[in-house]
Amino acid sequence: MAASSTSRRYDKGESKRREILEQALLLIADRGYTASTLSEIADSVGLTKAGVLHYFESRQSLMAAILQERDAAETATSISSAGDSLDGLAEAMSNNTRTPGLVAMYSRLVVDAAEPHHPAHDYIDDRYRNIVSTLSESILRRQAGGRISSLEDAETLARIAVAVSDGLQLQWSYDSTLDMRAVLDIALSLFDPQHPAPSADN
Amino acid sequence: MAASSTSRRYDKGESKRREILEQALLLIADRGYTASTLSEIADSVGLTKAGVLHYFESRQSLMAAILQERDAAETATSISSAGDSLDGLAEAMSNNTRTPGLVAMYSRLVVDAAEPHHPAHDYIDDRYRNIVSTLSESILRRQAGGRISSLEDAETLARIAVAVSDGLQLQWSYDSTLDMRAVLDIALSLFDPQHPAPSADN
DNA sequence: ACACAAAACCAACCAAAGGTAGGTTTCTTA
DNA sequence: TAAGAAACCTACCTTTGGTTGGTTTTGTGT
Repeated sequence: MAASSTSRRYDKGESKRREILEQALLLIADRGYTASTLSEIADSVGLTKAGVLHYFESRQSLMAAILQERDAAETATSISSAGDSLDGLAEAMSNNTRTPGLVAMYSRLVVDAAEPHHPAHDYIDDRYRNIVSTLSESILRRQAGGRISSLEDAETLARIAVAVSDGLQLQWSYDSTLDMRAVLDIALSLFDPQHPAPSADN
Repeated sequence: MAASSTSRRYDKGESKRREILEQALLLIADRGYTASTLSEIADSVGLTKAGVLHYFESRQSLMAAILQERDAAETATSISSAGDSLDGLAEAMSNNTRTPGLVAMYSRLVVDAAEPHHPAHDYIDDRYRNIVSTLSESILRRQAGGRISSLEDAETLARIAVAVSDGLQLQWSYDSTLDMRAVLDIALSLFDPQHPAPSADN
């Protein structure tokens, strides 16, 4: 019986694909998004451009795949699955601080993929929908428990939370001094007074 | 006596420069940021690439100049100068809804110019600083008047307001259904209960 | 063991786009 | 009206993403 993941792919290819994802992220984190050219990424894994494009339809697809991979890893490794999603958002913010390259890539991808024909458009669109709906549930739950005021629409609050999160990352890319986590915590506490106050470390 | 604006530029050039700025914005609004190539922009004003590059050092500089122009026009045409800057932020949001192309360009520029060597880096950096400081003053004033709680740092609140503003624009670019102005109003009312509730039209 | 299919991978090439070099035309003003 | 500067163009260069067609490698059924 074959290992057979997606059925049509050799083991070697599978691991190479992962290697590309991994190295590309390192490169981007190191040299930045625009500076990380296809050839460079290819070199870093001992392939040519064409070789990389055998695994990913386009550079943009590769970028999207990196994000997907990370999203998957994140949901799997507890974080947003373990605790409450609202807390998960703050937690993710802390992690982002440690991976500037990924944050830059994320921002970049969100902006690029806004154009409907972009290969990652649907993915980002879904991503937003998922995050907002997950966060909404979380907020709704707290509203039911009286922890959050029911005056405002849960989805609206969810969108605000996401917006603060994204917006802070933009500001942070101009001023790495900014403590995104702390500011986000304060923002969240605006509609959830019981939200854990910004802790020193973490 | 010569008209003499920046001294070394003919009248024809001056008006051509303005024409480029104007047409480029229209093109971007129409075809999107990436699709608006230098040659296309040049064509739209009856010039060649090189002709356009005579006025702007690079494509990115041109984009930055468009934003600058708009910023200048906005501050001049009252809006943020007339009323309170916090109200101005919400007001600007309403305007943005009517110029999707510009919003896309702004997001794009913010992300691109995050890299320190980008020609527009300093401009965007200053822009952020100005907005945050202006907003801070406004908030501080309201805190002094007891309208806003003094529990939180004014600058932090200002950063949150900006983040919500930027973040909503990103979400809006994936769902033009989203009423950015309304959501922003709600967000602002979270720390300023007296903030004008979202009005129907506007 | 062998053949065959599919995946893995590459060299060469292409096109788009930004940008440069150097020169020609047009405008202003002394 | 001459000279200098701005306005503007043609031709060219470079980088980069992406395609094409083919070769090598890997796995599998007989």
